[in-house]
Amino acid sequence: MTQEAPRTGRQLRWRHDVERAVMRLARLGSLGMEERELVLSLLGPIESMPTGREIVREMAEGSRAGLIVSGWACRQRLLPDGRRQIFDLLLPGDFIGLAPAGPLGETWTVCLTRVELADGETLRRRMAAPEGGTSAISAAFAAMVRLDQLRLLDHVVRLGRQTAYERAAHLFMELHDRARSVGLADSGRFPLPLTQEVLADCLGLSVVHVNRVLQQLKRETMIELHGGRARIIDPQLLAQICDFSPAA
Amino acid sequence: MTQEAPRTGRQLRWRHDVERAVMRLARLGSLGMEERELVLSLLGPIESMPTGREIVREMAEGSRAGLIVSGWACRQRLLPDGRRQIFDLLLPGDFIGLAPAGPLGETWTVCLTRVELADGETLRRRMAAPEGGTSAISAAFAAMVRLDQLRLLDHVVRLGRQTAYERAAHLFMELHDRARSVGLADSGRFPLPLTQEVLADCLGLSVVHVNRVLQQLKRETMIELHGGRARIIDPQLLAQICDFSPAA
DNA sequence: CGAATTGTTGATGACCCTCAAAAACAGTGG
DNA sequence: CCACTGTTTTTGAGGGTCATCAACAATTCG
Repeated sequence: MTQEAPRTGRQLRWRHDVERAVMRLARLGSLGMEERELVLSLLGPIESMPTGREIVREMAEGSRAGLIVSGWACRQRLLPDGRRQIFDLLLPGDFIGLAPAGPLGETWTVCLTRVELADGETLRRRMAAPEGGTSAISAAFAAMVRLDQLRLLDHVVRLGRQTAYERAAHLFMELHDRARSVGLADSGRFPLPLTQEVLADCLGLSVVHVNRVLQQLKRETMIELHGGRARIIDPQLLAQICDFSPAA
Repeated sequence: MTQEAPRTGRQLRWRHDVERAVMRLARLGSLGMEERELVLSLLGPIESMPTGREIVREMAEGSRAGLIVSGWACRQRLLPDGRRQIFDLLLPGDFIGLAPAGPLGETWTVCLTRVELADGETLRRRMAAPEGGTSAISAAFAAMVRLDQLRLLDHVVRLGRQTAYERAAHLFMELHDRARSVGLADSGRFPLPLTQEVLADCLGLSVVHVNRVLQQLKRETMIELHGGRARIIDPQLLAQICDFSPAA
């Protein structure tokens, strides 16, 4: 009883966020009402993880499936001399490990902030079972995996053929778009609790240069940044500057 | 009759290459003798495609599955201003479109040289069928798709966090490794019929700089280049210089 | 064998990195 | 509430890497 109480409390606290995440999934896979309910009911208790905690250990099976209810994480790789490259940022509403995602899904995955992770093991096992929960739900998760892979292609173009300025702009557009898809964005504003070092390791730039590029973006009134939140002043304009096109 | 003759002639001419490609597939998926034979028997006639011909058209269904018997191709994307980023190089022995490969498999795919492509439509349809040819063969193709995706991750690290010199070295190691896996490499030597422009668009560099980096690699006796062939003098050394680790 | 493509070289400067230090900020414990 | 500490952001200076432009040499190909 005394053990149940706090867990239930946490569950309730994040209820809206979980529901929004599932709404996004539902949109992606055209899920019906009862399928949404099924997903919700199969999500386990929420665990709170500190910055730096590994969600997926590289080359290991010890990874647990889950839903990021709050906080940010990333998939990354380290070079022997300490250089880091981030493959993908993960934000609230992103599911991890719920569909076979290939190598990307098995990369080292680390919390960039405190993360509230809803357990998705039950759900995953249900999906993986031969008959599969409903195939519509698996399809929805597969669609999410597709989006992850599509973003990775954009990432390659960004790193290989765009200038620092364009890269930053493009990443902001991407994150705005993703935040919007889980209802976290409001008229161009969205949460962005990332240090410039993280942005640097994502964009393949030095921290110092990221700082200067961000200042330029602000100076040219493309973006605003305050207290862990960002605002894109004119999404249409910025999109065409960096050749951003929203994911299907 | 007169139509059959030349096709059969071409078939025979490339027979060894096709068999080597299937051998590689067999190794990847631990295929048995009769499965190898099945794959071979399901491969269709060979079509000869000129440089620039599209094997997979972006955003279109008109793509045909196949096996590259000879010649090189690449998956790429263009920015509106003409900048090009290559996602992946495809060389003899690579299958295209034989397993669902996600977004990467649907990117624009173009011949970089004359390419002899063995038709794989029959094979693909057989794999896609509900009962699937043998599941071992599908598994083998799935393993190849995994390798493609793994390479994409390496590519991201290369572009984001390695110097021009390291990038070039790493790409050479990768291509050597891949050529070796289809029996095209011999004591560090392998075919490399690519222009420096292609290397540039792969590595996210300018043509001129690629030229200079290649010269440096030669000067430091890391590689040799002659008439469309490359040689890696000391693979072990080069591998550790660019942090290359061969794909599983 | 001529035309076109590709490779090579030099000169110049933009872009981005490194180093170093100061300023702003966030969290901690007194 | 405030000093204290560690992190993050910001600035400046200087230099290396890499891009661009332009011309020429070498190859390739029709």
